Amino acid sequence: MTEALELTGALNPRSAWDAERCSLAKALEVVSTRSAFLLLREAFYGTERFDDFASRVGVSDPVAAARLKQLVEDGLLVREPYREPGQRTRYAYRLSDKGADLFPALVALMQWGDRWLAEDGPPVEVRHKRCAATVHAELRCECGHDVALGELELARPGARRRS
Amino acid sequence: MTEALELTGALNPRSAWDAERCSLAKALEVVSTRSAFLLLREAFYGTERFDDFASRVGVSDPVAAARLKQLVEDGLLVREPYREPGQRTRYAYRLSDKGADLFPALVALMQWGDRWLAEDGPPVEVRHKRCAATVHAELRCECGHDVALGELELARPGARRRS
DNA sequence: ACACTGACTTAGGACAACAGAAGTTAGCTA
DNA sequence: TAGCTAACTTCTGTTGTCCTAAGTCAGTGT
Repeated sequence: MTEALELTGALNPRSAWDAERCSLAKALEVVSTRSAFLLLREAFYGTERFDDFASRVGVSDPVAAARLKQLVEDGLLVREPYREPGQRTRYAYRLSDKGADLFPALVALMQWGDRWLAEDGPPVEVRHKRCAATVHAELRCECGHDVALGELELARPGARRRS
Repeated sequence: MTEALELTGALNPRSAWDAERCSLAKALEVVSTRSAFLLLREAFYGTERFDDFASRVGVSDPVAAARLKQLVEDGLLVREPYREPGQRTRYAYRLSDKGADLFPALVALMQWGDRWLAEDGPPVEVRHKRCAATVHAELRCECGHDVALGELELARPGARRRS
């Protein structure tokens, strides 16, 4: 029972504008499927080869092939040939910068699952290498404040607030 | 072309464990559909009534009904009766604490869309009420460090690092 | 009593996302 | 040259996500 965001300026009331250009909607066009999310998770875990993706995510070959292909098309993964001695050329799927930049979103979702859905506590934990402290996805403003949900407002970019 | 997380302890190598209990997978069971995400976005924008959800998200009535019902079942939204004078009793859908706690994940996804998918720049901006500075989803460790992607490791909870 | 409206539900059908099983192909190794 | 294997592709079928169009139903308001 939390209150909603405060809509400011031209965004208030909600009925006065539409969300056609919504970036969330655009992001979901790229990664709205379960398999896409999970394949990305695997990529963050360091998986690179086709068979490993399919078996570790627990998805069938055709789905793995289709999703990986699309993630490459969308620029989240890069398909790179590599060669181990005595082996033939294979292909590795690696995160591009665009794909890697999705990590905060993955962590946020994963930790929401930890908090609300995992009975036995989190199965794995993301930590900071240097200090070994656990890492969380948090909302923070550019001045450095931690921001709670009640302290947020939605604005049209560039629009200044009438104080 | 970023490197992956470093897997530590029992989590290394990746082939030594499975991700059956993965919290990300559990979270996706609840909100993997486009419509679920977008309805939650609307709830954060303050939308409460059925028709408004359907029209603002741009989804048909049956889909709105099915998704809203499921989000209530899963405990992300609460369906509350309310009554305006001279009107009959209606129902409002409001975020529960569990639902509201998904906000960082939504913001992270939205901002990824802003950065990589929106040609004309972000259509809306989340700001801190007090200082009007823009708000971002960031990874931070409990000691307060900002954490870049290369500085992360994955551990089994409770497991101490051999330094 | 009747129309009206907001909040749904039902029916019918398209299409996307999956599974499982069985090919196919390229290039190494024997 | 034949076999082996990783990386796919093809086939078939199910379930899930969406659409449009048309109903239902409960309270107001006239």
